[in-house]
Amino acid sequence: MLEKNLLPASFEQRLYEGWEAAGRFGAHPESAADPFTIMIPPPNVTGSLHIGHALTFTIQDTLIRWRRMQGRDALWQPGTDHAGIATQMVVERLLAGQGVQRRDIGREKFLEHVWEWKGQSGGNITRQLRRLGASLDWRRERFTMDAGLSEAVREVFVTLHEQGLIYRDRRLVNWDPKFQTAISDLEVESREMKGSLWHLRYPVEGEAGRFIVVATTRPETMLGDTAIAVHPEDERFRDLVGKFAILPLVGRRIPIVADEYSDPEKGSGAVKITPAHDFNDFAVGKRHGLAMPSVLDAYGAVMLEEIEGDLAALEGVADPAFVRSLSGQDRFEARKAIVAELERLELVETIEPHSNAVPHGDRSGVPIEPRLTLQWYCDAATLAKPAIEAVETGKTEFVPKHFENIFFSWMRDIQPWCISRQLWWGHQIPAWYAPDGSCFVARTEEEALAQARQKLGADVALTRDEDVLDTWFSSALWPFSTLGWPNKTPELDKYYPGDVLVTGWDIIFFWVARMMMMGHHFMGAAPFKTVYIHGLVRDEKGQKMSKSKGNVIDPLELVESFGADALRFAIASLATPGRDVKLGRKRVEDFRSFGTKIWNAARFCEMNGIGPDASFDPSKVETPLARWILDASNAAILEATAALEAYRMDDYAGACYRFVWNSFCDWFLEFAKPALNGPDTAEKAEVKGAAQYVLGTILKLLHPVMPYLTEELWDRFGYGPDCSLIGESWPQPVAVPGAEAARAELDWLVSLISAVRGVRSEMNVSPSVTVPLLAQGATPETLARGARWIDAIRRLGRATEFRAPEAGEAVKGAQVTVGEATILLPLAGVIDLAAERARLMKERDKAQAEGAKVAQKLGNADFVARAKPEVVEENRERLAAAEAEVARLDAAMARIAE
RNA sequence: GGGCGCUUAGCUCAGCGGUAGAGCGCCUCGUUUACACCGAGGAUGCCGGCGGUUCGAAUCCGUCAGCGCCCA
Repeated sequence: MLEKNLLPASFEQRLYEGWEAAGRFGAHPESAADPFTIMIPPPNVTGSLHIGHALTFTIQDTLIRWRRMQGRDALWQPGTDHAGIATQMVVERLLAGQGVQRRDIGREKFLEHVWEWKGQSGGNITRQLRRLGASLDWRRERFTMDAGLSEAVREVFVTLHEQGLIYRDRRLVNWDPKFQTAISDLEVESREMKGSLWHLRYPVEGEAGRFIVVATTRPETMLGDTAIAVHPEDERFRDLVGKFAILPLVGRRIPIVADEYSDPEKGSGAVKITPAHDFNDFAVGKRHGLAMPSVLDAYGAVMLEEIEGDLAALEGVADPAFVRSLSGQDRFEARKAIVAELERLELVETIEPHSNAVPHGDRSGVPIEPRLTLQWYCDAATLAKPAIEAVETGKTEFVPKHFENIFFSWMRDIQPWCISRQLWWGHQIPAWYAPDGSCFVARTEEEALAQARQKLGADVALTRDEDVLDTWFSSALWPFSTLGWPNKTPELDKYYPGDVLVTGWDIIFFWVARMMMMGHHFMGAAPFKTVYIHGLVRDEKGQKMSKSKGNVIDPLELVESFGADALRFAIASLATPGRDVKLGRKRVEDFRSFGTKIWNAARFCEMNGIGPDASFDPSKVETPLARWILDASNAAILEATAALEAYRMDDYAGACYRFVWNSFCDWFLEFAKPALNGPDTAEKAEVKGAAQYVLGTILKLLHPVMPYLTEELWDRFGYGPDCSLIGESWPQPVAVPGAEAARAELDWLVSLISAVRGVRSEMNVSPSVTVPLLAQGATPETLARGARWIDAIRRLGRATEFRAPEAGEAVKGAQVTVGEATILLPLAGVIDLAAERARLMKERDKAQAEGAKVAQKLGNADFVARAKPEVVEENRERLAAAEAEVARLDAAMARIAE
């Protein structure tokens, strides 16, 4: 017997272990079945499951379980990425707790600690994924730092280098002073900051008393100024172009150049140019061949090495001693000191409040410092071309389609990708340097040595590049590196390219785009056919969830409270395409009742001896009830399947919900009760057969989204061996004889009972009062139907009998029209006839208004001439129906007239 | 500044040319043995404003307003 209450915690773990132990999640490269592949977006190895993961993995698991049931050889590739900065941070913090600094113990020792940490804590998220029910092929779990994946990284790096698509370059890079590493432009987010716009007076050379005023938000970088730029069209400065200004504090002479970068509308119209510390200034510097001295070091502190030679003393303008005093000061301290000194020298014109977008490291949260350094770059523009083309030609499709715009906008204007990171944890760059500085990129040190020998003519000691690669570099290879590439493997053959990539729009650039670039370049094809982009999870007020706001909800807590199925079903129901999902505890709690409903319906079946019956043949059923529910079940199968094919999780969940609750429970089981309570007839056997068949269909249909509950019921009922539903085949519609007639009959019955219930409720008739239903003007067919369903009508309609009124039988009471008939409920003593007349009048008015509206439409010659014939016909029918309804209501009112 | 999305019942959202929908909430009634995480019934909408296209617009086009996001 099923327990009275649904207790997900009592079976979830057992079922998951059962599935996993039986190898139910495994892909079968050797099978002939069509593959269906989803590559997991590898979660960060330091991470733990948050609600956003719950969303994306619920969708992925639903798709993978559904396709697996459809007979596809499903591969859902699991794994995690090594998260360079995040992981290094975590371990550094741990070591700091023991008083150990990374640099004290050295690289090798530090990496040992990282691996140790990974062994202990790195599996967190994969354990949590299991609680969610995610059916990943765990035997194939990969990690981006695995030997195989690392080999793939080296192979890609060396190949792209050989092809000239990876190169070293000295240019401005986003430097994170906290983590002491370069980061890519994607890892920078701009934050609106309140600051000041300082208007500084730079003396014009040779024109005593004349100044050119420049406006800047970063006065501390002035030490590195090498020019002043004004707009070529700006009359105010025309005579100054080509002249020189004296850089205050430093004393360097700097040219005044004309460049369109300077915006006459902004600030003073003149802008100081610091090529080594600003991306725009860098471009100006290139255009005008300016020197590019750096004046801030890796920590964002002032350094003077590169401008030492420029320092000059100029009375009232520049003082080398002051500048030297800045050496080693933090950039923000230096800013204060410099502004104070300039104010003392009366070289500050004005200071206006100003807010501007300041780039911050997305992980460190500190302002990014553009720095001129030597880094490794990947020629993303070249790699992007085939990826762009694949989307343009529809070889790769975004769902919803409008996300293509985001993809295109970035890909068509893509910048060189800085791939080197000054970290220890990650894939060390396979480049070696000879003492003379020559660089050798090779798969192994031996190869590098051989190259060096060839080039330099002698054996030299090589030192390896200390830097590692951006984590996303290895993630970009994920769709093929996990399958064994660069080796040729059966997996690579069968599962590449994959079918669908599921992810949020926030990582289209980080990951989707880069996978496409690498996939095209190394595999000759996009790594997936469809990119399904879902929204992000927000709290109930629509705010982004964040720890600092304290509005995060823990998916595991929700699983504990309501069960994984409730969380999953809630997510699926709310996952409208491309839209962010507002999710709170309450929403999940609400959806829990659906699982309870199924559980109780199953209990009811169990109590009535409804259970698996392999001999039941749905194509042989004869009773209208069985035909009707099987037909409705067919419709539900088609709807659910179509929704999944269209990635409409909400429609899939909705179709299942409506079928289970509104068809199976509300009507079918209720209609079945008389037969189930009666003697063992052929009819009863057929109803039971249909019930068990449809219950089985429901369990199959819902299994992808509610795997635990459905499997538990499947097993407990004995539809199959334990843990077998996951491997069952996806339901198909069956041919149901006489479906149309059954639908007409049951639809009539439902509307009769609904109408009777409605009028009784409106007239406040207690359910304890039962009355005959007298069908005025009913056809013989209607009367026959009433006779066939008399038990259900009695039970659900609180009726004693259903028949035509006798000739001359005068009945006063409530009345309601159903189809061609008017149903009379003799309630003269129970209800207020005046109120009933008023109610009928209201109904009549409604029918009348409807009829008038349709009549007006039909009276429009243009409508009749131009609208589609079927629409015109439909309106003619509606008019006739409305007129007949008015007539019946008139008759009804006449019947109870005073 | 450029681009995208959203605005439909109290709330959350479907619908995207032919009779305005769902879930939750709300109100009324209910101990009919599957289910109160329930059942029956009910109320609630100038489908953001204004123009246009069309026989017909929540749906298509334009425009304005508000909200949100992305890129500079």
